[in-house]
Amino acid sequence: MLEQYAPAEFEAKWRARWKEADLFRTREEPGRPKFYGLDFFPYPSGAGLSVGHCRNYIPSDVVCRMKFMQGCNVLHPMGFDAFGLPAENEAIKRQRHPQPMVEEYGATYQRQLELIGNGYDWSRSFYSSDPRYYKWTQWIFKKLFEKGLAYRKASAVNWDPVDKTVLANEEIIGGRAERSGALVEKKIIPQWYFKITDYAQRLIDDLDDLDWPEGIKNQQRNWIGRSEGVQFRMRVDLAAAGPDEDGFEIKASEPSFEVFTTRIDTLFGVTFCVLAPEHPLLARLMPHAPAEQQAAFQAYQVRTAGLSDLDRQAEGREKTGVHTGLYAINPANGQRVPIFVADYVLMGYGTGAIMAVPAHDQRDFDFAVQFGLPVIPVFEPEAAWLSNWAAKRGESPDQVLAGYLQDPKRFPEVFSSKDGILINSGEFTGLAYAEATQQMSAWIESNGIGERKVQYRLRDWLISRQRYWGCPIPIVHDQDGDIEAVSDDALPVLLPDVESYEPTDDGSSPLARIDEFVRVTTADGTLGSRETDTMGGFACSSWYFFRFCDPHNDEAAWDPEKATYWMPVDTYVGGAEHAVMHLLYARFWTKVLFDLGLSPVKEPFQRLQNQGQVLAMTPYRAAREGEILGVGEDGILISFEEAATLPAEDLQWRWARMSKSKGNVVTPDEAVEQYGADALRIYELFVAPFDADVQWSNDGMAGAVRFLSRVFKFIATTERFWNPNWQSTLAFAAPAGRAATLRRLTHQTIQRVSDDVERFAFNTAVSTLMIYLNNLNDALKGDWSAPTDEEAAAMSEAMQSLILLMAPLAPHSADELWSSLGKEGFSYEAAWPTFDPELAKDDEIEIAIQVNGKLRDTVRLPAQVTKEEMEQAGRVAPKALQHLEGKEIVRVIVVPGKLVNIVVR
RNA sequence: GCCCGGGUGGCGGAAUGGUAGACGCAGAGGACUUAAAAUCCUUUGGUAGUAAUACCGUGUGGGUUCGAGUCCCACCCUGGGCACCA
Repeated sequence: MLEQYAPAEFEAKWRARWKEADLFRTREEPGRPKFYGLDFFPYPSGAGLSVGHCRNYIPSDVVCRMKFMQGCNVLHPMGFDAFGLPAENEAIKRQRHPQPMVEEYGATYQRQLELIGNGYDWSRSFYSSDPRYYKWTQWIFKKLFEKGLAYRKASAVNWDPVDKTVLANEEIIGGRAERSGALVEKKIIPQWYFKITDYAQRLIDDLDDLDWPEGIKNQQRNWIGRSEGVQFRMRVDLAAAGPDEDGFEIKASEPSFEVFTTRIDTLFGVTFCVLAPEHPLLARLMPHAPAEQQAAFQAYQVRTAGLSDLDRQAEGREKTGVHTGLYAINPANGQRVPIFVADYVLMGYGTGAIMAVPAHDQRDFDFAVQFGLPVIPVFEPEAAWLSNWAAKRGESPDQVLAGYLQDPKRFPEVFSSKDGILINSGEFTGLAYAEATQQMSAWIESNGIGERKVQYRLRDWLISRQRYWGCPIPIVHDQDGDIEAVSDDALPVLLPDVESYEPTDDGSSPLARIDEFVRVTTADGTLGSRETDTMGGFACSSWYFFRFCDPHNDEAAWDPEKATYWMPVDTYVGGAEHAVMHLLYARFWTKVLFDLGLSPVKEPFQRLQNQGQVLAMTPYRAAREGEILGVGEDGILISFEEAATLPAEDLQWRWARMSKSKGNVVTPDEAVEQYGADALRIYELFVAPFDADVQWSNDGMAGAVRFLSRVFKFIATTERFWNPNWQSTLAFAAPAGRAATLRRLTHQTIQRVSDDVERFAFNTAVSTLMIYLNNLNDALKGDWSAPTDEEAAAMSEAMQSLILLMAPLAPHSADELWSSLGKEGFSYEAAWPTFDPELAKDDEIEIAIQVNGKLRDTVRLPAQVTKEEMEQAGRVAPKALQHLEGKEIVRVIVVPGKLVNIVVR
């Protein structure tokens, strides 16, 4: 047998045997619990996998392998998110058709995933761009359409001028497209949306029961952005606009607008109102404004319409706006307040209009200062705010308060805290925040002015894309402009096979140029035209986890019985960068499908784990004169070739995420070639906690090789003790002596490793195995020339346990060792070791003896020692005794099994 | 600005309020070797001391506790998310 880890000798052999035995085909045997372990749906990039990608694939494989050995039916599938911009852009670049291209890339992924020893059921694999798959994507789209959850609307959308398509809000970061980095422009195009906002509350509520990282749940909550407040009507006082020819008419029509506020308690502090420049009421209102203001407004509207989101944000602090010359009535006190138009109010949120309380809202305050508007405090600032200003101004808090009440504009950071009591608020003066909010909301409601309302930041999900490579939207437009869904028996609407599919600049889809595709007859036989937008890639990845339950079904998207069996995904593993988009969309679709009776679960992913990234040393250099660094950059990325030519002092080596563009990628092929697949697995599992970033190092890989070699060596040296029937030998023997020690080690290790893998604590699982091996080697140091049957059996138990506990982590090595002991079949098919708590128990424990909380001594005592015995041992422990000398013992704290703390004075 | 994470030896990292630094990497010394590599053994937080040992140590400053890396308060640094969201 092998005496060290020599991967070249055996790893490929075992992979071939697994494949031949179809070892990882999903089993659905009755009487076994199910386990569905899933990785995020990958787009197969042309660069193939890096060892960075393996950081999630390896651990999820480990969990699935252990679950199988523990007796579960395991579903561990892999498929490819093949539709979408990355594939299409790559295909355009390579002048290829995307379908064969993604299949080629997918095959590379499969080869690499097999190379690192992962056990997927490839018989269930699919590409989301396969008509047999996207037929059902279209079918689900229709379900949404029929429920009124998919609709078409013309609106200003985010246009990416590089990728030449629209983007969802989630795909934009700081005014730039997440993918292309292009500055996002505004364009008005009719678009398809999914009404995810209908599900906002449920998407928040159901997070509570999910076993997800809190950070991700929080990001989702923030993105949905629930806020509670009051929405009420503000009347426009047109009479005040001055004499008007048809003033009488207007008076009768009583125009008004709605505002939303989360701070109804500050209603008495309203000194002006602001409408968004796009507010529809302005068209009706402005004709009644003085001519001068009308002109100013029009100029302002033109100016703001031309601004991109980024411009609007980059403008930053400076508030802009115009007075309409019109006034509204504050319902609380009947006061007339001026109406402004300003772009700091967004049409897309709430009602597009606000009541402005400059005393207690920083934005309103800034605006009020800019435009010389009054500021009326309605909340008396509390001590902290006052003393902060007192310190700054060198005044007493009382002086600050007096000064503030007299002239709040002297204090440019507003008091926005909710701690304090109301002032200047009529009958509500003197109330605290909670009561004021309660009473004033009730007052608004009882007077029919408005009502309490919940507002969400979440917008509807923009699904259409003006690109070729996506799932066609199964809709037909008839000549009257009405829309109807394509009938089920006409699905799938096939993506036409074309030569040229490059995107257009005008916002129309490339499909619109293909007459054979567009021209179609509607249900009633008249001429119609197909919808030419395709769905964004996130549609395809919002249901693939259902398809894996029943991937080859031609009659239905999935058999409900199979979905009921496998769903939900028990453990879902992928990167935190999808915290909002994919995970939110998939949850939304699942809820819709649940409401339709098509999904057995409300939530698709019970447990979510995010892996850390793998970083590699990457060369940078300082920017030279004339070179401009991008936002957030402080060096210029250079190639490894260029780095070799530069003197050391010009180079900056930094840890950066492995990516093809940085040229710092280590491929699994290289790693496996040089160190072996199991070494790669052990290294990635051991090097850091699963969710932490990892700095790639060859030294670490060498360490993994060393560990595996020591395992081989251990099995080689203990081979002579091997008793395949160790279980029957041990069955009736009361453990004693060295056998008892060995068995205790073994059973403690089984417990820890099982627990660690379950907890995704793979680093400590590996560490536990290393400790186990060290302890076993220590145990071998005695005289083993003539072991008893029991000792040999205990050693055999240790050997078998070591191999099987290692099996999910280092499966090739486990199988090589397993067969070297004469075992048939695969370690994967052996039962996961279970531990006996009795055998795992220590018979002697180490007790810490502290004096005043400081460790002074340790003593070894029998495990079943009483508290009294522990205290006594502590009082006489020699090293502790020195610290008790001449002191009075006040108290003794005994923690059973742990420590004795003697408190002295 | 707001919301989440995270700050522990030379490095990656362990540690249900109970012996800080497990395990590994790197370093030092030794064995084997003609030599080296590989392997094995010993050792390694800091300061003082021949040593026993003592003191100091988990970003900073306070606090709670018999006892704090762990809990509370304030702050600093750092990574991520959101950001004129009324």
